Amino acid sequence: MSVSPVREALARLVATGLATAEHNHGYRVAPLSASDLQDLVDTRIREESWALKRSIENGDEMWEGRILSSLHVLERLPRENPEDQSLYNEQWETRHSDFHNTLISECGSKLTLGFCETLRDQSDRYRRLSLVLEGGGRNARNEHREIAEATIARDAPRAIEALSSHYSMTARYLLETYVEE
Amino acid sequence: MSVSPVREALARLVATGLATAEHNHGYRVAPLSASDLQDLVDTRIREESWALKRSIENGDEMWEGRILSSLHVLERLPRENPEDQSLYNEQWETRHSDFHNTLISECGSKLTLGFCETLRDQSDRYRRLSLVLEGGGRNARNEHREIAEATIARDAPRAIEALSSHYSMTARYLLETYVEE
DNA sequence: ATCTAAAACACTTTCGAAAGTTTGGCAACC
DNA sequence: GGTTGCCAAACTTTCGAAAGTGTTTTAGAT
Repeated sequence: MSVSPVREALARLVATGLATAEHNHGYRVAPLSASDLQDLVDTRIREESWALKRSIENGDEMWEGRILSSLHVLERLPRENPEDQSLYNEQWETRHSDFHNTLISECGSKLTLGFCETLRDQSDRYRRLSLVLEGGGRNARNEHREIAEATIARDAPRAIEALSSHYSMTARYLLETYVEE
Repeated sequence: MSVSPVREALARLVATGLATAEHNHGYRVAPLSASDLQDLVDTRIREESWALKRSIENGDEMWEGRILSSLHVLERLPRENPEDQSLYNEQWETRHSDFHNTLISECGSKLTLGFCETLRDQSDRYRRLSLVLEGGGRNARNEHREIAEATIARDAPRAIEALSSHYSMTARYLLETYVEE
């Protein structure tokens, strides 16, 4: 494989914030920091809370169905890789992303959805780099169910609270393990 | 000039939403639409309102100084290109962008600032494509001054209202002329 | 005449090498 | 001994051409 397609790929990583580029100095992995993670979580909560609220206002029954469907598939997948328990299950990761995207998909703003996708990609890097499969005795499954139920019940405040604490807890756990290293 | 650097540049345009790419179908200018413009303005008002509020809470005297400085330079530049009155004055465009960026620069979220920059770049395309230098008898100069004064007076609601209506009016005017064509 | 299949065309992408840039080390000089 | 300037190595970027892909045209068959 030649430099051109690699370069092309790197340019896309830069676009999503996973890499950085400096002219005549090539590409680098984007640096990680506790403050960046905090910014990431805060911004993500703000964006997705708005988008979830709007989706609850706009979404129809088809949307509710898609949420239940996403949740169902997610709950039946193991979080760990069946072949190696210390690795991630890429299927679960994909479905997890799908679930969170479905929740906010009816917000009516393509731009906001794009921002949320970027934020999700960047957040996932922190989550995956820490190699934490299950943090602090939490039950991610219950959290996802609570978010979905509150959303379908059209209880925006409860749904937003559930979503926010879902992200906050993950972030707190990551920050704790990060500091310990 | 060869294809490689052109391709590189196009990749960056895609990243900021000014162009689109499809595999084996090359690059295209991103399409324009009234609904996209509406999304752009709504999202921009939401993002920048938050960022302005936070900047008003966090900003120090240095920041106030930078706002006044930006405004001063902007007010003394002609909006039209001195060499051809029907063209834009690139200096004014740069300073205009600076001014709006300075207002929100102390919001404390690098990610949000990045989003605002993207939104500004995309909005500018609509504004510039319409070739409208002064719309609907408005006085952009006064609007900028009002935003700056409310901001420095630390009157967040007034500043947000001024900023929002500044963007809304531009959008409304663009949408009107867009439909007429 | 209409539909199918092959070939020509225009375009996008990828390649390997050349050109350009920065970094580190060595030698000469202050 | 410390500093400056130059050279060499490693790297990044750019180039022109080759390879690959999608679309249109044309020839052949039904």
